[in-house]
Amino acid sequence: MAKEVTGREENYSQWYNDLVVKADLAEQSAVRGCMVIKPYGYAIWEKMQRVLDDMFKKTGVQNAYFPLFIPKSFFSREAEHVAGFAKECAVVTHHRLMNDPDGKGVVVDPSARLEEELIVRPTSETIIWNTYKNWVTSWRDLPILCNQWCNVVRWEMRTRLFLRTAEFLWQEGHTAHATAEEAQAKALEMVGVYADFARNTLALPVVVGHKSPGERFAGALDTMTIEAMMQDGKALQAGTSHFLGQNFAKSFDVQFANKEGKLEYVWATSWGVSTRLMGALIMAHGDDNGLVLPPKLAPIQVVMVPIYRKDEELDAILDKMAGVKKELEAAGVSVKIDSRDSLRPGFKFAEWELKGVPVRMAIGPRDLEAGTVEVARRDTLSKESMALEGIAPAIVKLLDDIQENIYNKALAFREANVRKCDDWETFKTEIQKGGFLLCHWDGTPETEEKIKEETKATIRCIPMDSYVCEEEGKCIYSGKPSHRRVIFAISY
RNA sequence: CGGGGUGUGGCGCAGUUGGCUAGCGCAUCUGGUUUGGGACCAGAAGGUCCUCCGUUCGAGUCGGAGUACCCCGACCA
Repeated sequence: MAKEVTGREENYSQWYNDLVVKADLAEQSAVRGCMVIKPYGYAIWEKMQRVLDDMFKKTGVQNAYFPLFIPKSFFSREAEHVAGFAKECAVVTHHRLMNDPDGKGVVVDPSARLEEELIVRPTSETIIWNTYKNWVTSWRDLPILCNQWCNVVRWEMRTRLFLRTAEFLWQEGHTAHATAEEAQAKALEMVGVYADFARNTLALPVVVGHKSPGERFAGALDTMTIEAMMQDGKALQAGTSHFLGQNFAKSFDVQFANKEGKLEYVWATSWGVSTRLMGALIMAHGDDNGLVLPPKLAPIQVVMVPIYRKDEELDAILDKMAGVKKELEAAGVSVKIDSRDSLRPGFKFAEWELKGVPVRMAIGPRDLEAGTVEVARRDTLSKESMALEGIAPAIVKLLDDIQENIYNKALAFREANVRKCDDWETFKTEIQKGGFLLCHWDGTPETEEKIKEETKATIRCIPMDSYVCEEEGKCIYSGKPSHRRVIFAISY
């Protein structure tokens, strides 16, 4: 399979859909646009959850859970919000099936129609704010800092494995604050958590920035984003954090008595990342041999493959491996010994590469004699022979190196594909080549929309921490004055 | 909902201007030899060719209708 994939450009989609994803992580479900995440893929997601959860807790956020079903009426309270999601909602209308009177299978029982339809949550702002109303009366009740891990459903017309599925897994944080400043600070803090997570755990260099008004979350006053660049030069929004102002508090009447005893509406944030991060990983780091997992995320960091002819050799090798495994595990490394006896080593090598395991150790008779081990790293595909003596610290260091190298490689790729552009004709051709274009923009939604219509490019963000470019210039499209450059790209 | 494409053993595909017993690769099973980069040899099993209707001496192949899935657009994280 892997060897049939050659050039990256033309086979990218093929590679992504068939090779890595279908081979190991997930598959398209019979339910339209949904996906089955296989155990190995899910293990990666679980690792993401664990790391993020720890980071959230350090900011004072606690996990909670809210219902899957949202009464339709909740949904219509916030006008912008409903406009943003109305077109992609799954709706529950009935609560019972019956045998088909004409004898074939079952049908929906028409007498079991719900008085009020239920919406399968596309996001939980409405039901959460309806709940927060009952939790908040005094300034002493604030802030509320909740997160939930759950699934949501957005009935997309077109789906794409991991990036846009009808049902996906995510976390959504929802906070309530006494002041605008506090809420804004929280939204900023959380996008910072995402950036930290993306960079240090996923080895994904991301740009933090504000969304343009046109790209904001439905109902938000400000949306901040982490934007990643995939290996084909397209942008991928990897996480967002929203400052919601008092929109939801007003819609759901969430007020508190401040220290002076006056009633005020609370200020809100929400923020989320999803299984889309899995897609980001695959497309940012993968190569023709499959997935490349950063060590901090890999469910298995080291896989050991025995090489042998006779069973006695195998016993001796497995024995040696068990010792090394113990040593590595004591150093905090997760290890798997692949002792399957029906498969040849070459096959196992290829299989673990496909799964993206960062380090492979092979021990054969030659190594047993010499006291060595063959160590191969997934990121560079290079191999070297290392002494078994003191192997654990060497592997720990190697894992760190790999983590860093994967990040640096992705960063170098991004750096090589970010460029300034000041001419509309050039823009039109350059943008199709992929990458981020730093351009002046007059700040109007009209211009943004025109550019999107003509080139499919969108404003990915107004950068906050990298590629910040505060300077006077002229809008690339309209020629009107502009005070800073923004990032344009074609995105997933 | 518009435009395009594809339905053939488990998976991926070939099948010519209609022709006789529907092939190939991978996977599977059996036996043997192998094992430091996806093993090899020998043998075996496995198919209402998406469905229905039609044309024909004869349909996987031609025509019609239906149906499912995929890709491209509009929508979106």
